[in-house]
Amino acid sequence: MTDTPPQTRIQARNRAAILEAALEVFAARGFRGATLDRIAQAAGLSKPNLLYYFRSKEALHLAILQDLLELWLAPLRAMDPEGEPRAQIMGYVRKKLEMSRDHPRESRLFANEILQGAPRARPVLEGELKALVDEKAAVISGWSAAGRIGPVDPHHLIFSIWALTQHYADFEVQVRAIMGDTDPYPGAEAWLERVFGAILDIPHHGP
Amino acid sequence: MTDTPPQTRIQARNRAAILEAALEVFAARGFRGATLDRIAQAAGLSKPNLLYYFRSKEALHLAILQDLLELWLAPLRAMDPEGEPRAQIMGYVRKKLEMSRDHPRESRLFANEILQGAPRARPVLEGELKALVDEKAAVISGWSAAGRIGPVDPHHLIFSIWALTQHYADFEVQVRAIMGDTDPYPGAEAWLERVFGAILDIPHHGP
Amino acid sequence: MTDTPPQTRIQARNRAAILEAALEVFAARGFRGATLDRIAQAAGLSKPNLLYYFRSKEALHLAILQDLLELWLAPLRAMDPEGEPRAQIMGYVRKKLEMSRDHPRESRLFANEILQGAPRARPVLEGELKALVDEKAAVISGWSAAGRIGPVDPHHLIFSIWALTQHYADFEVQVRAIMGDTDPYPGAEAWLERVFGAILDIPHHGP
Amino acid sequence: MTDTPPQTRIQARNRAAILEAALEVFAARGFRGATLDRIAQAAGLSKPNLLYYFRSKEALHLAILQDLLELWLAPLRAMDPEGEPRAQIMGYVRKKLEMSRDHPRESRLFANEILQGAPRARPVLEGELKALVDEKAAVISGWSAAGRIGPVDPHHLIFSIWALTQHYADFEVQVRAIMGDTDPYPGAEAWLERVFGAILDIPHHGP
DNA sequence: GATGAATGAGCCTTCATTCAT
DNA sequence: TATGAATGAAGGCTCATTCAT
Repeated sequence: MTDTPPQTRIQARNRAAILEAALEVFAARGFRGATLDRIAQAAGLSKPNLLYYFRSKEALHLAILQDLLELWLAPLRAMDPEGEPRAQIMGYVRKKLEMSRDHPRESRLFANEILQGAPRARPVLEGELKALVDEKAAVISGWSAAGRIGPVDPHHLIFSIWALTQHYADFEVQVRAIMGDTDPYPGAEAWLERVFGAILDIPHHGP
Repeated sequence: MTDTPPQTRIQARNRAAILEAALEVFAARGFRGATLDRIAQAAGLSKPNLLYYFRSKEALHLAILQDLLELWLAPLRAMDPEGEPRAQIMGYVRKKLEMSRDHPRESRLFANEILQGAPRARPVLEGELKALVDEKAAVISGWSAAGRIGPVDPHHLIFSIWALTQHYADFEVQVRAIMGDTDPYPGAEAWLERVFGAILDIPHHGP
Repeated sequence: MTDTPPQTRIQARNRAAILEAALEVFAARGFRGATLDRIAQAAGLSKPNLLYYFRSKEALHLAILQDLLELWLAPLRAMDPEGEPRAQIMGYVRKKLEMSRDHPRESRLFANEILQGAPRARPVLEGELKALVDEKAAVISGWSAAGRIGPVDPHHLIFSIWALTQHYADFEVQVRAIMGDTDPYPGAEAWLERVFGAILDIPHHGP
Repeated sequence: MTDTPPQTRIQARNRAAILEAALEVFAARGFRGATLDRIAQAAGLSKPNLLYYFRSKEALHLAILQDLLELWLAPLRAMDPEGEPRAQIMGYVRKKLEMSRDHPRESRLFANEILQGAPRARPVLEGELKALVDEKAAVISGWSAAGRIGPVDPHHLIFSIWALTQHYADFEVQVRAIMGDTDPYPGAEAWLERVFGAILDIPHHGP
């Protein structure tokens, strides 16, 4: 995804260390709150050496964002128009929840970007993302029209999936503050199963 | 909410102007991304004068956060244990969605705070907020146990309400990128009605 | 000439101190070789305080350059089409030589700018300066055609005045290296009198 | 001129490429404005490889300067005390003007050095150059005293030759700004012929 | 109340130079 | 010879905060 592919061992190792460190720091503090000093230190490099690998703070952030967007869109891309509707949607929900659990920093970095008006990601949002969402929304509409799932607004359905799953990563501090030491994810998984089960249910009429 | 009550007309007006300006800037750029210069300019004051009203950037942010938390918790507080369960919950959902529409900056400021680990709000989260949520969760549990609403996990239900409603404010840029010029709120309201309707439904058994 | 006129006493004093210090440093070391640190120190201010008066190194350089260009063009502007040709031209030569003696730093700052391709002054050169030179060249041509001075190429005549007078400021180190402790200016004045006397002389034919 | 004579073909080629690139960059941007990066790139070498040929930026600049000074002094050295005075001087003028036309970068590099106080060239100026100038000035004085040319101040005469010829290289941007697309050199040559003709003329007394 | 002036600390970035290979 | 990797030092600039009035 990044344009300059690592070539030597050292390059590969350092680039990876930087990306990892930068993800950590950008996610926790936002673009402005992050300092190259802190990222360099976390990566075990000097600041100028970090800039030897990435031209600027901006470029580093962009590199992460691009990798991230690929990761982010993949599960929605994987939704199969030929598959069983309920399974496809529930699979997407489950995958997104897993990503919140396993990649919370990516989720928060993305949330930070959007929250601040998507100064860097906007083109992708209005381009690739919109196209992909429209495409999948059409698929869902088809399923709904065919009576294979209940009547849904496909766009809002997708927003709901995003909101409900990412919430556990983005608002983790709040979730933990309320749930104490309990791991929220098992409960969340069951709950979302229940929620989307209810949403997708085909309404039946009284006897 | 803030400790130093305004005294003169001018003071009141200036404090209000500062809070308004700061809300705008903090919400749009995060704590670190906001500068006192920009806030002062937006408020029509000089920087030192701004600091006459609020001792520090930190103090200003805190003042906003405190006002905000009151506003934020009010609708949940208003949920009446004696009321009709479905109406109470749906009312809360509706109120929260209104707040996203009418106070998106507050929502984003709050999201920023949580996203960055709630460095300033954590005490409130673990204190007042947790207590309030636990209290209301107990109420909801009671309703559920009494069969007046379907079986729900009350904590996750509350998280879901937050996630689904705040999403329209916090991820507004993304929502707009996908929905184009369409105002998302009318659709969102209908959709959430549908979603929480399905969730709260009391499952009925076949004939 | 500079856009933000000083208002208070302190501002006036500090702006003047900065311009003076910057002239010194820019002239001696060029734009890139000059550091804000050094200028600030020479002006008796802290670096951020210097930047309180001038937004950037660039802006400071520009302010000096603009003042300077006014100073630079004035003597040529003063050449009077109605005056006695020889007196007008010799007066210009004398004035320019005085300026080299009394404002060598300005001369060197200007030379630096031109030498590096006039990245900042080019518009003025191609605009005001060219217009002024063309205007005065026409006047000189008129004098020459009228037989009031010898035949001259007016543009090259003007270049020669610039070259011969500014040389004593711009190449001062070289002049001093060769002339030792002797002040070059008295000799220069006499010499230029002699040179331009010869140039402007109306050629006469043998008896 | 440089102390380490090239040995292999590759070495010779690389040294030449570096000197050529460095001349270009130093002349255009001054010592401080030039970067080894840019020079290395222009020479088609890596930066460390460049530093293999020249120990430091300083050393590289010095090497160029030394080569340059040789080139610079040669025409004056060539002025023949036994030759015909007028032809010798006019020849020198013509040669210097040719050098401005054919080696403007060398001229500008030298001008930069002098302008900044000759931090590196001063010894040469005060040593070789002064000696050479004094020697030739004596010759000219002799010619003048012998009535073979008009009365001249030999030092200022030499300064004038330098100033008038180098001006077309050093202030090229300004000359071009004023003369537009016209090539200034043909005119300059005729003009300088005229100027020095007038200067060297032996004054004659009225009938 | 209000503001012009000032600054210490910090940030991103550049650059000549060195090291290891 | 040549280069990828690394860095100390410095430079321009920003910003929250303080001081004096």
